[in-house]
Amino acid sequence: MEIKLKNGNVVSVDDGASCLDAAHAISEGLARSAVAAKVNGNLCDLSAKLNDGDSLEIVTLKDKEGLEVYRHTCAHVLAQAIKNIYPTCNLAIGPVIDNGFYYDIDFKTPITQDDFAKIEGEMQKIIAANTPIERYELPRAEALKLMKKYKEKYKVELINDLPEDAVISFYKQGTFTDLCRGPHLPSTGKIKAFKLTSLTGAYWRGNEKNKMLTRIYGTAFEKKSQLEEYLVAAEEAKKRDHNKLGRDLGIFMTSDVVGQGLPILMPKGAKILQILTRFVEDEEAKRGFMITKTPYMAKSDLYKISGHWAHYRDKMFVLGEIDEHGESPDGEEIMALRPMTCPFQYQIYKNGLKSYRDLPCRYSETATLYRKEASGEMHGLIRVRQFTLSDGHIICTKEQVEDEFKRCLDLSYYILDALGMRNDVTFRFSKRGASKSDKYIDNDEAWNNTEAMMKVILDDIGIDYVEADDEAAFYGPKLDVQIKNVHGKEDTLITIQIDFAAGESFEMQYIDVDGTKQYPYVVHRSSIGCYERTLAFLIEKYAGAFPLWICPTQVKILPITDRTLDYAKQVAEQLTFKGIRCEVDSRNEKIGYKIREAKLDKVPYILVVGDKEAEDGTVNVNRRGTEEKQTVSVGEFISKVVEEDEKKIIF
RNA sequence: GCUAAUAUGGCUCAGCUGGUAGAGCAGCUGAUUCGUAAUCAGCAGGUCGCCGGUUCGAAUCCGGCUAUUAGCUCCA
Repeated sequence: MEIKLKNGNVVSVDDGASCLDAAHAISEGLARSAVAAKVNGNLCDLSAKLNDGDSLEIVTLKDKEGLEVYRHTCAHVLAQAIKNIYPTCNLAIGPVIDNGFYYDIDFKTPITQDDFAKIEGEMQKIIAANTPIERYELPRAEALKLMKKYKEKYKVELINDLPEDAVISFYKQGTFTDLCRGPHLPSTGKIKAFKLTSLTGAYWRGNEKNKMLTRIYGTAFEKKSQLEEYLVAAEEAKKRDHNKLGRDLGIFMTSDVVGQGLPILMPKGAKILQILTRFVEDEEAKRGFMITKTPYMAKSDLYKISGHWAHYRDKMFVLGEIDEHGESPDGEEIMALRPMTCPFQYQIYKNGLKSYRDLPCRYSETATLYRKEASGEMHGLIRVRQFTLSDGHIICTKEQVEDEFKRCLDLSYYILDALGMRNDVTFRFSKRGASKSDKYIDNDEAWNNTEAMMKVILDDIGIDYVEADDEAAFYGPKLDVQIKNVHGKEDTLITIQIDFAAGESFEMQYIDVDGTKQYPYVVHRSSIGCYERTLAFLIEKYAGAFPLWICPTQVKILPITDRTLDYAKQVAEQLTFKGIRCEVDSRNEKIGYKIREAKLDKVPYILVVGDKEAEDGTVNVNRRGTEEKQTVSVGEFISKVVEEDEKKIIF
């Protein structure tokens, strides 16, 4: 029979041949490196039988899918090793993830990372035995019987939840059998380099009401050298971790007595935030936003109107005693710190009758917000309990939503460009989708309309986005601008949201052309996101070597001896007068010592001033990242830095 | 909140099986006044995260709390 290949060639094989047979027919080298196959586009085992006319693609470790098959098999080897050592444990699931795999296991007695060596040793034995891996399918009843025999209660649950028509397949390697869709490597001996990396807890089926299982993370690579490289790269990434670097650089700190999720911005960090805030507020003003300054707290009455009291109360810092219904037991006034700015800005809109001529009404605020995140969720500057959001709300007609939405995105693009982060973000269209969770406002029609409306806008803009169900805000869908930290974990940097409910629930109205009262739409948006979080990503992106316009210290002036200290101070005064942020290192140290420190500080410009410079009115300039030194007049240096600062040049 | 781990001078780390702490860097002082990534010498600095327990005696063992980290859940 004849099998079609991806490159258009045709290969002849015997009837009943497998994918591996076909690979042998193509070339011995390919057969050796084969790990799986794609038959008519479907990923399958090498042992899968071919039919005449099938199209075939041999998958190797060079392919993403190939590496996933390899890692998935490694997860099975892990499961087998664990079953060998801890026969009473129950297996849950063991999928492939971005950089490796994990397996969730219910141990009867807890294990620790110290047990990894033993488990890895057992895995090594399984690999050395090079046991063939065989696939077989069972009807549902027999599949259940088999898993019940092995006392694998989680697998029983998984099988029960499979759809009626699902093919239930198993993979057997020696004495070990696991429920699995596959595909897998043909034998365990193909695995060359693996390592167990961490041990954590994870809820069964991701639901916090379920039992917490033990999750073992691991990774595997084609070659030992690649594994080593990966581990070294992971170590390197940790050095960029804002949570470490930000503290080392004196940008922020935390204090046990202040509390969790309450980072303290030190002078350098505060300076950066001031620079960013001024930039953002000025840019927003240019784009028609009116700045507001609203209270940090309000009575529960406000949050009852906004829906926060019903949907968000457990995440708020409430001042005063309340019962389970959110009411004061003795009728006292209940205040709460604000988790959002929206309802406050709506009050401004409502102050006075609005005409269609007043729309769009754009309010922005650098808003400090408070959210009572669960204790285990805090992380450096990325996830905190008090933060400052570049918040804003546009109240507009339905017809204006599209244009306003695009303008918001344009502003965020402009800011991301200035930060040099435009290429580091991805977009997520966060919908309610099919979710019927009661965390969302109950209005199917409005949800469907608004989600459809946002999709039209996004497609029209032509941005590349992924759709995500059950990720919406409680009042409407969002476009989330996502970014990954050094550990590969994704977070939302910026968000733009369409709200169909606020107009009516807050009774915000406008008088339309025809004299009728109408409810407006609201676009919730952030321009730079939350300043603390954005700062965290800036630290990680630049490893502390910020673009000049963001640097708390842009220039360090180093006198060679005390003789030129006065001249250094004079230069500093001139720079400061022109708005350049500079420092003089007046310590009695050798120039090499001062240079070293200034370089470790990642200051964009180092100016060395000695007798020569003092005499000529010049400075000797070294720019960060280069070894070049150039002597220029003070005036020339100032113009250069001022220009670079204004243009927000990234280098 | 849940699972696991961690907590020693500003930082990085020693401190074996319980006998109340040490180093390097940073800091300070003195000498040195030096031309592009660490000058030399000296000094000072810690009730070992907090509270309690066991013990003749706790940084070390046990418990509680606080904070931090990796995840889960959640989320800007």
